[in-house]
Amino acid sequence: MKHIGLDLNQQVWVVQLASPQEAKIVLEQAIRQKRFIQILGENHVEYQGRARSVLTEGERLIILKRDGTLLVHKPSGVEPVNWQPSGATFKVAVKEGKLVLLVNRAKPRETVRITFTKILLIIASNLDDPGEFSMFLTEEEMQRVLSAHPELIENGLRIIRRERQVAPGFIDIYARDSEGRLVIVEIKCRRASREAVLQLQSYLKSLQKETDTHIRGILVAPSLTKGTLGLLEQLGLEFRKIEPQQCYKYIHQTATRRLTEFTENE
Amino acid sequence: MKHIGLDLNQQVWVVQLASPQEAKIVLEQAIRQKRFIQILGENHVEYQGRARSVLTEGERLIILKRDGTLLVHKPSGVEPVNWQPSGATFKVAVKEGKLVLLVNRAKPRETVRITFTKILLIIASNLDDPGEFSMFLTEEEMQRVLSAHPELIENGLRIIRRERQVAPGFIDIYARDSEGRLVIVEIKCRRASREAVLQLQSYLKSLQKETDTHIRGILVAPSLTKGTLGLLEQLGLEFRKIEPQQCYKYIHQTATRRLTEFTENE
DNA sequence: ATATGCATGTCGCAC
DNA sequence: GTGCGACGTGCATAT
Repeated sequence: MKHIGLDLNQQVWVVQLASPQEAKIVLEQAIRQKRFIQILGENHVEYQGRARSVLTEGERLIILKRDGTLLVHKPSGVEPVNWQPSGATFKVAVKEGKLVLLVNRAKPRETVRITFTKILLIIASNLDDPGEFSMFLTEEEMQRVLSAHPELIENGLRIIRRERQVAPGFIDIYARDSEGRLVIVEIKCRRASREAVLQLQSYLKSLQKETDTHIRGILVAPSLTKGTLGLLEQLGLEFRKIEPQQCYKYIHQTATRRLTEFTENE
Repeated sequence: MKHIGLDLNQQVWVVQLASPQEAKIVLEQAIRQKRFIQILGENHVEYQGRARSVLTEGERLIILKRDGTLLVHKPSGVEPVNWQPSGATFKVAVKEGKLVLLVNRAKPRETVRITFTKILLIIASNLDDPGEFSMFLTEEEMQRVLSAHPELIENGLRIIRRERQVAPGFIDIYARDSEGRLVIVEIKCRRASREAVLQLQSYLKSLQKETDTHIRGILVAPSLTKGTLGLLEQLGLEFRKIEPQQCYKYIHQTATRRLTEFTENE
């Protein structure tokens, strides 16, 4: 084992080419200390829980987070090949001369077992992340803007309420048009598909049954997939093209300074 | 810079406490060689593309994969706080004395910028992963089993075809019952919600319009969410409770030996 | 706790 | 390339 690279405050451990026994000791200590652990090595992975899977030998990066998150990352692909969401427990063992990592979760009952045939590198650090994350231009954001500025959808539209619950789910916007007719609006911040139409349709029907009057249904989206406009018309629904960009200028400008700088630079 | 821990074949580079300039050289080389790169450090992240986001200073793990995948992982949570799917391009720069990582994607046009205020550790390895991944007990698996053994759904059921396309999407199973009536089956391998019912309903209607005869609709699932059975009955559809476990014994037993061992051990 | 719908979803597959 | 649906989806939110 080459136990190398301890930094000034022992904040980062770097252990190279450990034997299974040595790795076990290091990992158990790191898990106890709730460190952020990375293991580079050759392994095979079995999973059983909501489904079952087998991954045969290969070199991957294993990540154990202090909240009980497991990630198994292949050399390519944005999604982990195996994982466990936060709250899992980690156990380390040496079986038949091999390092075995057992990850268990209670609800639903799930297990991931990782058996190492080679341990290239172990890193255990104390990551401190007080950073704050903010997102803009999501569907929620678009809803808020369009609720505040219904004229973007149609002149004379008056909001009755946002997010009204009906039997099959939620209506994004519930309003009355300039002629006093009820209007429900389904908002998508990206290209909308037939699925969105079915959603709007089922909301509309449910509400129609309740109120027993004609109701207009409007799908708001930047664009539609191929057959979707046809389906809309067939069902007597309407389409209003709105780009997320059109909403952007109405978003409350808190904490967006850096984002603006970023945009100017790129 | 402590350039340490090169293994025998220089398969793994470990660089600790690099200056921004040193880090730039190492990373550019590693990117050119399409290595699997991990960077531990303090940084802030801006994203602009389908949405926009800002993440203020904190310590995180950055992963650059050789297929152009970016991951930014906080010390907790299974999901990356920022990311880019495969196909992005990586650029490294030093701006105002800080290491800056620029990740660009063409379609949709997106950019992630990571600015490092501290670089704790850089690791660049040549992961070789020839492993094969197999999953069991998915919805597809369940479909295959139930197509091969329709008697699990109902006695006398004869499959006409699997995955028949109709206007709103795909029908999982299209069959005729013992009395010669048409039957369409929608299969869910988990608890089914109203959405599944709406799906089945829209398929059924579309097919009914086409054939102009009565058609039975059956929803197969291990269980239903609360109001779902009521909705089913209201629409004249049927429910058949089938557990994924019931299908398991019919799954073709290739490459499942290790999985079986695993199950026996846990 | 359960149900419901969004997501920078990602991914695979059919057309 | 686009459309469409599954996913061990994860996740927040509302009941």
